[in-house]
Amino acid sequence: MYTVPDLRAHGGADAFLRNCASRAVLDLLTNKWVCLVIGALRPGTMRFGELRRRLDGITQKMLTQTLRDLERAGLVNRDLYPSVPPKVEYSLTPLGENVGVLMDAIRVWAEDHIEDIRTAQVTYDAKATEELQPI
Amino acid sequence: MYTVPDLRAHGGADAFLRNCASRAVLDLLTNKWVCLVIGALRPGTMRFGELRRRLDGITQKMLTQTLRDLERAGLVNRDLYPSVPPKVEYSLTPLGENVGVLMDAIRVWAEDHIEDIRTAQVTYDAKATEELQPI
DNA sequence: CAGTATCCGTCCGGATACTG
DNA sequence: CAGTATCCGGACGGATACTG
Repeated sequence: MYTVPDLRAHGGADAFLRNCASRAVLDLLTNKWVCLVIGALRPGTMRFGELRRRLDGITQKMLTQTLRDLERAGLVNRDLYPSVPPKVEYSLTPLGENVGVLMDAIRVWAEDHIEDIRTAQVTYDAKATEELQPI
Repeated sequence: MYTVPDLRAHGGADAFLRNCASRAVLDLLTNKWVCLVIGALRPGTMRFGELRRRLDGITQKMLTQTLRDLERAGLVNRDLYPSVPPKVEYSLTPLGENVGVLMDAIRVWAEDHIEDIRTAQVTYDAKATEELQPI
């Protein structure tokens, strides 16, 4: 029989519960663009245009939205230099650097296990197909 | 000036590129339910119904879909016991246990930093409001 | 018990146009 | 340069009904 592990080990928060605030934090973090933006900012400060070019495939809207969410959550700093043309620099806060270690680990894991995943998927799809046509 | 770090350090994969296969893997992993399902399975094998009850708020459809995706990617085992009523047990594969360490870290981080995030968000929202009404 | 099938509203995310 | 505003299709995800 399954028993729930000790949830109070770190403050009583439990992301498995739908109304726990940690579920919302998890929602924020488990996002492709969030992972990549934070990963891009780990080496250092970047401007908006630099981020847009680095995050291949992201639209202006999604980059703006992601950066706002991260700024609001206190993971990213936004520094505006009111020059003409305007210059905006983004960087990680200490909290952002903290979670950045985890975001990087996820991204690197994905990069390192492409073949494992692809092989498994091909095998799975082949089995599904052969079940439909047993010769 | 920003320079791209050495991408070839682990096989040439780069999730920042839109067509890199690792981007698809990242897409699979950066998902709330994926994180929670893998986290729930780390302590050991669980049945479908047990998972549904543990992952508060998940629907049958999303649980099935998530489990299929993970099974197809080779992260989860599905063991069917053709009894009546049927019994299906889910567990992590070695690959699943491997990424499970990272998924758990993300979830625990979320649980541990609720207050930091909430404080930052309240502060951000307060500033946005005062800018609209400078008295 | 562990699904599959279907319907349907929401909102994610892309494309485009415009601005300080 | 770094946004904002708007439109829109399609996927995501929930609710419900049915099944081996």
